[in-house]
Amino acid sequence: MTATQELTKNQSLVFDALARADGPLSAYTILDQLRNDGFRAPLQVYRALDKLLDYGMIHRLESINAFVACAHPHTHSHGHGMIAFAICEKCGQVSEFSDDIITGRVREWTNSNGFKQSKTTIEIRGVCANCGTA
Amino acid sequence: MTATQELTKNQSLVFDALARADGPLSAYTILDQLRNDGFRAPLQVYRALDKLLDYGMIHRLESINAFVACAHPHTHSHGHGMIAFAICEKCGQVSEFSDDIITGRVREWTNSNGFKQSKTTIEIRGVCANCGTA
DNA sequence: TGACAAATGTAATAACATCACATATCGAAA
DNA sequence: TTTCGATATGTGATGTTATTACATTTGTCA
Repeated sequence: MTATQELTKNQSLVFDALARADGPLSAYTILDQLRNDGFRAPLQVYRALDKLLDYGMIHRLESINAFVACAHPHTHSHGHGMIAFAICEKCGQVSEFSDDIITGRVREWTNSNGFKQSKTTIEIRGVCANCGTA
Repeated sequence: MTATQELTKNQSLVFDALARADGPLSAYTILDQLRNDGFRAPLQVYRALDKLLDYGMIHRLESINAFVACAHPHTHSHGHGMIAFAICEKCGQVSEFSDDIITGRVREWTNSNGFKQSKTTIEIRGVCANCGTA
């Protein structure tokens, strides 16, 4: 994995499905979308998702059991900045941002408590600006 | 709901199970523990969990589909400070903390983006001090 | 070419959560 | 005190999400 990742057929299909979508998709929704491409079983989706997560090309939203294509593919390929997600419960849109101060505060806590963090989830549930005014 | 919440029988049973436990429990683990108390179906557990979440007496850990009794029952009954959880993937122990700066940064983002947040999840996965040195 | 690693196909099963409907319990208003 | 509504409960079926197990194929490279 260097600049762009060479993807296998299944990985490409799954990634494209997520990239096409205007919001997060569940694994089973992806499966249904890919039936015509030969997908028959959940594992085909989950295996591709695992790799895409490894490569940092997609994110998993823990609070809604769904997956999104990464919004800023270049930006945070470099660093260990944590990514926060704001998830609209009306329209499903997800906004992605990262904040060095939050990242720093979390790291301060983990350092002073001897906790080795591997992955950190920050998910804000609520209603986005569009849906709030409507 | 004032100082302490008056709980129904099922709610008490579920809460006690979580309070007894030394770590997070899944809904189905709770169900199994309460078979002798007359529990027969998942819904009995989920309904109690929903109420206890309402009352702020327990938390749901989204990243592991499990529930814990609130560690600081008095502390954050007051405010809207977000709570972060550090979850050890070796021993399952969960540490709970809140940080005003993180809370503030999140609120800054939501305010400047017109996002009305309802619930925010911060979960740090990793290895705790005890398990890391062992 | 032979051999190993990675990817794939498929069925079955496990784990997590909700729906639909019937019944019971309790408090407040008529 | 009766009646009504809100809340809680019991139970079976079903829906949704994720993994296990095992067989097969494909790609890489010595």
